[in-house]
Amino acid sequence: MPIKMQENSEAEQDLSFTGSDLDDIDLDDDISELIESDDEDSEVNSPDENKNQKSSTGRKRKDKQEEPKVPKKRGPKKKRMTKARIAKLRLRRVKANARERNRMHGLNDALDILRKHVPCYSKTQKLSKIETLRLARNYISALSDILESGVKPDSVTFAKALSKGLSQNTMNLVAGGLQLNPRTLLPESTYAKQYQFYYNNTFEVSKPNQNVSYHNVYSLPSPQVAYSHSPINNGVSPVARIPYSHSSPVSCGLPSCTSVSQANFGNVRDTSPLQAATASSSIQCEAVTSSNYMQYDNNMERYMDPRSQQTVQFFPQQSVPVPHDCSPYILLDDLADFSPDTTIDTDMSIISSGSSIFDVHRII
DNA sequence: TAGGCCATCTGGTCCT
DNA sequence: AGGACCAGATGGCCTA
Repeated sequence: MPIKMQENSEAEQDLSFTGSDLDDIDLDDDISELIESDDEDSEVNSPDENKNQKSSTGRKRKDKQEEPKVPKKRGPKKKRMTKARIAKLRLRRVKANARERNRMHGLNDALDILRKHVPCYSKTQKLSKIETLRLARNYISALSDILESGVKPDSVTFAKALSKGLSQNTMNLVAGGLQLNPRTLLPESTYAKQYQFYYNNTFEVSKPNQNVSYHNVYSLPSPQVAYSHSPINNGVSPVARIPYSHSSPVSCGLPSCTSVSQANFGNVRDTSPLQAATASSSIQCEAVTSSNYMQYDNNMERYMDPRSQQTVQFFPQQSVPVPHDCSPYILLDDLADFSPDTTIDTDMSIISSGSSIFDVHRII
């Protein structure tokens, strides 16, 4: 950690001080002036006393004379401030400053370590001290809750727990660390209805071909298919917005889907594979973080479960069980053009490949 | 430009 | 006496 030193002359003295030679110590100007007129052993006012005298006037002395007699002060008698003593005190002060610096550096080092142990650690954007402590407090509290309840919260709930009392900037960092949109951490009333609906109850897929009729591909049991521009790609590409539930994130309104049969993958589907999985209890009840995603292999009809590190094969004629972790899944036949690192971020029900919205043209 | 954050200095207090 | 700790003051840097 780079140590920024104060650029005044005193700091330079502190740095250059070796502790062995008193003669090298530059005394403060006002003290020096006082000492100049005195001999080595002559009495000199202490800085504090000097301060008082500077602000004192003859009137004050007169007041002092009028004051009733004050009993003698207890404690050790004040020592005379000789040049040697001032130098000694100055040396002590310089050493104390150095210790204080080291102490603060140690404290900062400990804070740096703490920063690495709380979520949303970033080398580029360092959390402030106070925000680090607050986030650590929230993190401990959130983990304690998980231990007590034995239930992993969904990512938004988790992020909200982490963000209690944090500044907006830190909340954004927390959201980014969990790959959430910062808007999800705002009070519901503060973000647009469309976003609220989007984040809680819809998933979106890009629609590269304007002629695609998504009605034929994704139709809901009680279909209400809306098309809009995605908030995440700034409306550049058209997006099919498929609301599947109006319920809260925790309880999905659609019937729980534990399997998706081949019948669902026909040209006309009641539910898309992804949607079916999304509509299951899975995504809404699952604690999902950025690391909790499914990696799809575009060469085979299978996916890799990142938790169990097991590859799951699809069999087209069979029902496809929902994975144990209830992550969403999709027929890989539909994803042939995906890059291997394609992920499904279940936090937001957003399907993404790299930085772009999920491409579904093989579905058509 | 105001406000937040930070490093540093400083004097006071407590403890060994 | 000296070290650890603390809080106030101060000035620099950065950002909205």
